[in-house]
This record gives sequence, C-alpha cells and structure tokens, in this order.
Amino acid sequence: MSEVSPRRAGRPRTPRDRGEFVRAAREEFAAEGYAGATLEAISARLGIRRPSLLHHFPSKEALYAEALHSVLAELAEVLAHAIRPGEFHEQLDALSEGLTVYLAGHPEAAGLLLAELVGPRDRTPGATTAVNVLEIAAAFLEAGMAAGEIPRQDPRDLVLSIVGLHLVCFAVPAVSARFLGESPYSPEAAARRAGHVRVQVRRLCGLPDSPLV
Amino acid sequence: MSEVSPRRAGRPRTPRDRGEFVRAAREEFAAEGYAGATLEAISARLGIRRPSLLHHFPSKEALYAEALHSVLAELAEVLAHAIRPGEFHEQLDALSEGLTVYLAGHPEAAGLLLAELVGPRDRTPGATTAVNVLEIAAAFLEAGMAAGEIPRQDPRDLVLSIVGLHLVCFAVPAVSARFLGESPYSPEAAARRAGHVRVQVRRLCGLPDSPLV
DNA sequence: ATTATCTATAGATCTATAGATAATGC
DNA sequence: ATTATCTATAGATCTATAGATAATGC
Repeated sequence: MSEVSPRRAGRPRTPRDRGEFVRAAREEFAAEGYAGATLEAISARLGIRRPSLLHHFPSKEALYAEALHSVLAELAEVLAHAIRPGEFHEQLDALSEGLTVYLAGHPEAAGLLLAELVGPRDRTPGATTAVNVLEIAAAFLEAGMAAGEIPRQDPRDLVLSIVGLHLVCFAVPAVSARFLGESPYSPEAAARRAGHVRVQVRRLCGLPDSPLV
Repeated sequence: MSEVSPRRAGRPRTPRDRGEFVRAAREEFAAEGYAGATLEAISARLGIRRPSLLHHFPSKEALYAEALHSVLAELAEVLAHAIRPGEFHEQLDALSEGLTVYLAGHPEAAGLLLAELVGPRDRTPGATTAVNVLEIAAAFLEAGMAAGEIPRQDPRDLVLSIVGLHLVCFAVPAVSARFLGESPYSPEAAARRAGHVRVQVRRLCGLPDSPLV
C-alpha cells in the first residue's frame, strides 16, 4: 500500500509515467487475481478515481494485458541475459541466479505469472508465451545433454520442475514469509536463496556440485 | 464439463452425496479462482439452479472453505501414508511418488492450492495449514541430514523448492499439456513423471541416484 | 487547445433471501 | 412431514460511459 498523495483535477505539471499505472496494476492483479482485482483498488493505489484510470487504458482487460506483457518482457530479458556464450554450467548458474534475483526484486511477478497460468484456459497470450519460453529452456538443457554436460533425461519434465522450483517460493509470499521467518524478498533472504537455488538446480540437472569454474 | 442431467423440483429418490457438490466446487474454484468462480457455474456443473446450491451450503465462502479443506485433508493423508517407518530414501521416494500420483489423479488439486496461496493474504486457513505441512517436511529433511543420509543444507529453501517442483506442472494444465504434447493427467504421462520426479527429488536433496534399495 | 482529473450514472453481474412447488419418506 | 428443487427479486458491486471542470502547454 504505497501511500500516494491524491491528485486533483486539472492537467498535472508532472504527468504520470505510464509505468506507474502498469506497476500498480501488476501489484493488484498479482494480489487478487484478474477477477478479484478491481479498477477501484488499482485507482486507489494511484491516488485517483476509477474513471481517471480508464482515461489511460480502454478497459480492465487492456490494462491487465499490458501488466502481464510487461512482466513477460522483463523475464525474456533476464533469460536472454543469462544464455550468453559460455560454458554450460555457467549459463545454468546465470539462469538460476538471474531468475531468483529478478523474482525477489519484483515481488508481484511470480504471483502474476502463476495466477495467469493456473486454470484450464488454453490459448491465452500468457499460456502461448509461457510454452515458447519452456521450449527454449528445453532446447538449452537438451544441448547440455548432447554435449555430455549433464546426464540424458527427459528435458521437458526437467524444465517443468525447474520452473516450479523457482516460482512457488516467490508466488506464495505469505506462506514463504511465515515459513522462512522473514520476507523472501528481503535482500538478505534473496541472496541466500539465490545461492541455494544455484546448487539445487545443478543437482537437479545432474551436474556435479562444483565443476571446474 | 461433465454433462449432468438436470434435476427437477421435488425430493429426489437418490439424494446427491455432499461430495458431489464439493467436487464440482473444487473444479470451478481451481479453474477460475475464488473471485472468478460463480455459484451459477458451480450449479451448472451439478445440473441445478443457484439457489438450490445455497440450500446445501450457507454461502459461497462456506462452500469454498469446504472445498479447500477437502483437498488439504486428502493431501495430509498422502503425506501420512508416505512417511511411514522405513529407510529415509524409501520415505523420500514414497513422498515423491505419492504426491505426483495424487496431483495427477486430482487435476483440480494443485490449482486450487496455488490459487489459494498466491497473493499476500496472510492468516488464511489455507496459509496456516500450508505452513504446518512445510514444517513437517522440513523436520523430515533435517532428520535425514542429521542421520547423514543427505548433505547438510538449508532445509527450508529445500522444502520450498521441492513443493514448487511438484505443484507447478499440475497447476498449469494448459501450459503443461501443450508443452508435453499430452495431458499431464493421463495415466501414462503421470506414471512417467512420477518416475522422473522420484529421481529429480533424490538429486535435489543430494541423495545418490540409486542407493541400495 | 490539450490533458487529466472529477461526479454522476447506466447497465451488467453476482450473492443471497423469500416463498412457492413437487417429489419422496414414514 | 421432510426434503430438494424452483422462480422471482432485493441489494451489493463492478465496468464503462457521458459530460463537466480545472489545470498546464503553446
């Protein structure tokens, strides 16, 4: 509930950046799901009334689409940054580290993603993009198997498991916080988890704990 | 959409079992989330009108609570059945196998659970029960570490990862089905995944792939 | 002139209740 | 007599639109 000073009518001297609207929407949609989130609540986060929000976005659906897309775009950037030329185990570590740091730094991202994908609705933009991302991850792991870096195994079941390993901790913040005794988003907890996850994913793939670095 | 023959007014010869109502609610709540699910849709699954559903449950909230509780109770049974006296690695395998078989056999369970826990709402019954279950799992893994069965490591980050590994595949059915090329709930896919997950969880914990069985 | 806000409200949807109706149980 | 269903509807909530208002940009 970041307190926002209410804005008054009239053209503001400093127009709000579109990103501020999208950020508020991301947080509310992640917290309540699409159906549970209301334009009223999102507007309240921004210190404006509901119709003012609809001045910037044609509909709730459009605002949601933009919020979801912004998270997917950031995630794509994280993946692209990790899968740079290099040793397989370095790329794998970069993926683990990059994903954990991103999810910890954007507390609404994992929840928004899971809320979008849970449920049987097929052919949503989110589901299609997710499948594409999983395909890239599977190809990456298959290359590692072909190169003899990790043992042969079903790459798709492995990808699904790795994704679950990453997402859930940050998607259920109330549970994680009570279970860990501290917010999973605190810099200390996030750094610690990044280290653990790096080792966990290595093991999960069948990579030795510490190959020649 | 299991087609149900509509029921007519009047006392039915074969009263419906309460479980049928709960089952329909579980499926709808898992598919749409609490806010997105409507009593109308749940009633439609049962072939009755909305007020008839509220004849059996005092409110939407009460129906949801019963649906969620029924899943948690089944999960508790699965865990209790797996953690029976025996070798650590046998218990671990039984947990992996039991969880995967249960989640694959109840396609709405993983989604209902995640939909309940995603979001910042603390102190919900679901969150409290979930934390308790995670505590049991952490104690189990700590015992394995104390006994030298698996390497010393943070048991809580390990538990969160294992839970995520299990849940997500079955909680995002549309994505999983398109990515795997078949429903994750088909008996063949489920049996295959159970085998993969058994190995994956062993590795994740740091247990050798095949200790003396 | 342009832009961002506001108030007021139409229209849709959803939960829950009231009260009638139709069938079986005993 | 009991039980489960129904129709009808009250009341709340939510999205979206219409049109006025207030401030800045040029």
